[in-house]
Amino acid sequence: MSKTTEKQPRRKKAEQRAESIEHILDAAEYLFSMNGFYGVTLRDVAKRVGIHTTLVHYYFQDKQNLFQKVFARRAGVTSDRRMQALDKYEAEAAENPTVEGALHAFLDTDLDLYFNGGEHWMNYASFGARVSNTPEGAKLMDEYFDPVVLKLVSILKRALPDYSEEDIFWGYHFVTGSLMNTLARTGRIDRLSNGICRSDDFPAVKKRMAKFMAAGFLSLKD
Amino acid sequence: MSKTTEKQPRRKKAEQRAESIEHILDAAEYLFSMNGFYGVTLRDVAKRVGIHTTLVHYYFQDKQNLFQKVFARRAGVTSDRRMQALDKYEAEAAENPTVEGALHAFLDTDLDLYFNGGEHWMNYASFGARVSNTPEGAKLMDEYFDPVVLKLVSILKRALPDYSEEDIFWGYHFVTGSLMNTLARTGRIDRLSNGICRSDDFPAVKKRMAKFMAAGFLSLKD
DNA sequence: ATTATCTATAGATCTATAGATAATGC
DNA sequence: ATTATCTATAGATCTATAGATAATGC
Repeated sequence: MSKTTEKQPRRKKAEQRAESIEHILDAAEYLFSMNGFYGVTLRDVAKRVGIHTTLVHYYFQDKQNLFQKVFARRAGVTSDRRMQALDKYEAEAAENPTVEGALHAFLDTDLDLYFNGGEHWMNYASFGARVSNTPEGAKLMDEYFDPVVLKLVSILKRALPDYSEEDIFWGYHFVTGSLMNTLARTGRIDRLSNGICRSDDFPAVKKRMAKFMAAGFLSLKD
Repeated sequence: MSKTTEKQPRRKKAEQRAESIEHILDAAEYLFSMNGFYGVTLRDVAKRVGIHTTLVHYYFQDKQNLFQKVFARRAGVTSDRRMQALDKYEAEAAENPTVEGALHAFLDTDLDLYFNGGEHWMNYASFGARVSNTPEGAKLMDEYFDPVVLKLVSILKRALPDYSEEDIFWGYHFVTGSLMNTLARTGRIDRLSNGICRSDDFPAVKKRMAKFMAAGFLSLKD
C-alpha cells in the first residue's frame, strides 16, 4: 500500500514542527545565556532563527514558557547522567566511598557532557549558570536538580561520618559556586591570566576540580 | 559675614542633590541585584524612590550610566580594603606567606565589609555577584578588580613557588566562583539544606572558606 | 539666578492575538 | 482537513527629551 518510491518526500509536518521547535529552543538558549530573560526579546529569537515572531508564540505561547522549556530540555539529561554516575560510584565503592570519588562522579560527568556535547551543550551550560545565579532561577534549580544534589550529599555524609550536615552543605555550596563559574564562561579568567587559562577549557577544570574540592572538604574537620 | 542663626535651614541644594543621587543609586542597586540590567526599568527605580522618572535622567543621563555608577560607587571601597589587607598580610608574613593567610586577608575582609555594612552593602554584594556572572559584567570586574586579584595571585605564587601559573589561576577561579555564589544569596542552599544553612550567614562562610580553599590549592601539587 | 523637580509627549519597542495564506495529510 | 507560517495590528510599555514650575542662593 505504501509507495516505496516517494520522490523527494519534502519534510513531513511532524519533522517540520520538531525542527522549528528545536531551532527556536537553540536560538533562545544562546540568547538567554548571553543576556538573560529580560535581555532577550521574542523578536531577537525569531530573527536568529529566521522566522516570524508569531511562530514563537504559536509553538511556545509566551516568553516565560519558552524560557522554562529551554531549561527543561536538557536539565533531565544532565540530572539523569549524574544520578547514574553517582549510583555506579556508590555500588563500586561499597563500604568505602570517598569525597573525591563522589565528586569525580558528580563533576566530571557533567563537564564531559558539556565539553563533548558540542556548541549547544556549551550554550546550555552558560544558560544554566546564569539561571542559577538569580533568585527566580535558583528555584528552577531546586525543581530539577535537588534529587541528584541530595544524592551527592548522602554519599558525602557516608564518606565523612563525623561531619556536621552544616559543614557538608557549605562544602557543596563552594563546589557548586566554582562549577557555575566554570559553566558561565565569562572570559574573565582568560583575560586575568593573560591567556594562560581559557574559560572554555573544561578539561583543565576537570583535571583539578574534584581533587581541589575534596581536599577542601577534608580540611573542615574540627 | 555669615549668619550664625539660620532658622531651620531646610536642606541645602547640595545636600538635596546628594541625597537624591544616593537614593536613586540605592534603589537601582537593589533592583538590578534582583532582576539584572534589562529586568529593571527607570520607572521601577523612580517608583521605588518616590520621584519622577525624569529625575533619574536628570542625574544619570541614561540607564547604562546609572548601572555603571551603581557598580562604581562601592567597587573602589571593597577593592581598596582588600588591597590594604593583602599589603598588611604581606608585611606581617615577611618571607613566609601562606595560601591560607592570603585567602583570609582577601576573603574575610570582603565578607566582613558586606555583613557588617548593613542592607545596602548586602545588596551590593548580590548586585556584584550577578554582574560578575555575565559576559559584559565580567569586563567591569576586570576594570575595577584586576589589581587586587593580581596582588592576591602574586602572594599565592610566593606561597607556592613550585606551582605553575595555570594551577594558581584555576585555583583563583574556583575561589571566586564560591565567593560569588555566596554573595549572590539566591536562597538555594537554604532550601536544599532544609534551613541548616542560610544564604545570608556570611560568618558561617567566613569560618570555612579560606581554610577550605587553601587546602584545595595545596592539593594541586603534582 | 541657578538648580531641583514635575508635566507632557515623541518615538521606538515589545508581547500577544486575530485572521489570512500556504503547505502537507488522508 | 489540518497544520505551519505570515500579515496586520492592538495595547502596553520604555527610554529619553523639551519645556514648565518650584525651590534655594547670592
